[in-house]
This record gives sequence, C-alpha cells and structure tokens, in this order.
Amino acid sequence: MKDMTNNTDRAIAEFVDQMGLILQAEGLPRIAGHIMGLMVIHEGPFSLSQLAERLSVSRASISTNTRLLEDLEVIVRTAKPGDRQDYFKLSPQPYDRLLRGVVRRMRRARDVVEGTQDALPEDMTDSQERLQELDAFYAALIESFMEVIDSWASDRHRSSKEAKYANRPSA
Amino acid sequence: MKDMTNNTDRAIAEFVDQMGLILQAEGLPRIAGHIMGLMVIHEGPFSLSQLAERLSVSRASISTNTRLLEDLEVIVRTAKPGDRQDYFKLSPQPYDRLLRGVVRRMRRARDVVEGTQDALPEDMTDSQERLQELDAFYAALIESFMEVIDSWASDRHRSSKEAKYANRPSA
DNA sequence: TTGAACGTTCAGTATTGACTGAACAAACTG
DNA sequence: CAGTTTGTTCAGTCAATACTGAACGTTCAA
Repeated sequence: MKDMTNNTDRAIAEFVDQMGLILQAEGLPRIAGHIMGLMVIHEGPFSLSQLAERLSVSRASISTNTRLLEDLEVIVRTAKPGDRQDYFKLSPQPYDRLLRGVVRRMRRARDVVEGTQDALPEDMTDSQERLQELDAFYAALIESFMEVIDSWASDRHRSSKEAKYANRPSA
Repeated sequence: MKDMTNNTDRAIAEFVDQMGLILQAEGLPRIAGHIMGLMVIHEGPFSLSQLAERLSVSRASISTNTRLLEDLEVIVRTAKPGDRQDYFKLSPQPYDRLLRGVVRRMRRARDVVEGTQDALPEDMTDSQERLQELDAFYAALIESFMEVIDSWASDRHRSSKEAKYANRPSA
C-alpha cells in the first residue's frame, strides 16, 4: 500500500513537472504550468500559501502566476465565508479559454497578413499569392480552433471509455 | 511612383518585422520569423549572405536560423550549378510542415496525460475525470490540426477572391 | 494596541536565449 | 600557392524572463 502510494505520489509529481514544461513550451512560465498540473490532479480549491507550499515556490511567484492564469481565465479566484484567504481552482472550462487565447493571437497574425495584402500593389502577383496562402493558413487554423471550441463546449462530458477509444491519432 | 515605392518598401519592412514578432510569440527566434517574412514577400532563392544583408544581421545568425527552419521543413536549401553558395527558399508546403511540428508537440503532451492516467489508481475518479478532460482537449486539437493539414493539402490553390471572402472570422 | 496572517509589490539575482565578432575549414579563383 | 569566399562554430555579451526575499498594506485576532 505504501509502495502504491509512493508510485502515485511520484506519478503526480512527474505529471506536475511535465505540465510545467509543456506549458512553458507554449509560452507560459513553468510555475504557471505546475499550478495547472496540480489543479488537474487535485480539485482544490487551493489558497495561495497552499500552492506555494505544495509546489515549493515563493508566495510572490504564486501571486504572479495565479494572476496570469486568472487573466487567461484558466483558473478562478474564490473565497470562503469567514475566511480571509483567497482560493483558486480550475475554471469550469479552462481549455477552451486557453484556445480562445490562441485564436486571438492567430487573428492578430491574420490581420497583419491581410494588412500587408492591402498595402502592397496588386501587380506584385507572386507576393500576393504567397500572402494569400499564408492568410488561408491562418483562416483554416482559426476556423478549426473555433470548431474545436464549439464542439468542446457541447460534448465535454463524453464518457471516459468512449473518449479514450475515440479520436485516437492515426499515426 | 517613388512615393508608392517607398510605401511598398515600408509595408514590406513592417510585414517582415511583424512576422518576426508573430513567430517569436510561437516560440521561434525573431530572426527566423524575419527570414520567413522575407521569403513570403520575395520568392528568392536567397543566399545566406543575401539574407544577412537584407535583414541586417550576422551570417552566424542566418546560419543558425536557416538550419532551424530547414529542420522544421519550412524552408529548403538548394544549389545552383557552378555556384558555391547555398540558396534558401520557402518549402513547397511550409505551413502544414509547421502544423505537423505543432501536432508532434501536442501528441507528446497527450502522451504525458495518458501516461498519468495509467499511472494513477482508477479510484482517484475525480482526478481521472479531469485528466480525461485534458486528454480529450489534446485529442480534439490533434484531430483538428490533422483535418486542417489534410484539407490544406487538397485545397491550397483556391482563388484569391474566393478565399478572401471565405472563412471570415465571425467576431 | 500589538502581532499575525495574507497577498502584493519591488529590487535584486540567476539563468537562459539569442545575438555578435572572430576564428576556422573547405572550396574555389587567379 | 596565396587570397578570397562561404558557411559554420564558438566564446562572449546582452537583454529578457522568471524567480526570490524583503518590505509593505490590509485585515483580522488576541
């Protein structure tokens, strides 16, 4: 039992660590990823001090990173009656919130491309064609993300078993 | 005419600059984005020295960044008979190459999640449910990207006009 | 009123990434 | 053979990022 508990603890620590690296690769601070990882495993809610203690980082860092995740609407800050501490937990729909952030970035990129198409003379036909290709790329990405957000919102309670075997990558 | 040329030059410089920032936000070095931006506007191919000169950066930086973009299969290195210089231009399908790279990263993230699902006891049902939700999120993203890659490959020569008015973001 | 708890802010520090100039090796030209 | 050109490598530098400890302001409890 103790061995199993140790394996579980190790798996949790490893997952939290990996989430830090995964989200750092996507542009978030590593500790923000650790916070998310912890909140996927344990429901919480967690106070700022609890997060600092469990992740072995400073309260300053937790303050900064919870603010960042709150701004991204990935976590929410709540309170308990008669308790002065703030508490944090995952938002109800954290992942489409993340995706919406990605869509905003893609839209801004597409705006740059379309602005350039408008700014360059039409007789730069080769350039206009390559810009059009890049524009279509961003358009396809954005549409695709919006479809995921829509379907995600309407289908996020599929059963464990069903989802496990569905959507397997073909590679 | 000179004014128009200056406007065109400024629009090109601005676009190259913005592509640097856009791709830096996605985790690439800024100069890699500048190289791509330049290659969207001008067909090339470009030698290493030409890139260094036009982007006002060192040959060392161009060497490093062209190697990176080559590894991502976004650009290709070619040669000309009787010419010692290497030449670089955009790959035939640069954007689904980029997307394939993103899909690989998402698959690695999903593997981490599924490995954690397997490593944790099944009776941690709340944790398993939240892990399942994260897994489904990555699965949906991966499927979505693969669909874009597939449709991109089969539909990338749509006309300018058609694509311009199609796929407009609803926001 | 004093001390404690809590979350935030800020100056300082360390690390990392990205760039450069210089040096180098290889291939060519005169 | 000497000089030039080309692309790469590497040590060094700088800027940005992310973290910390300390200080602070606010709110409470004793």
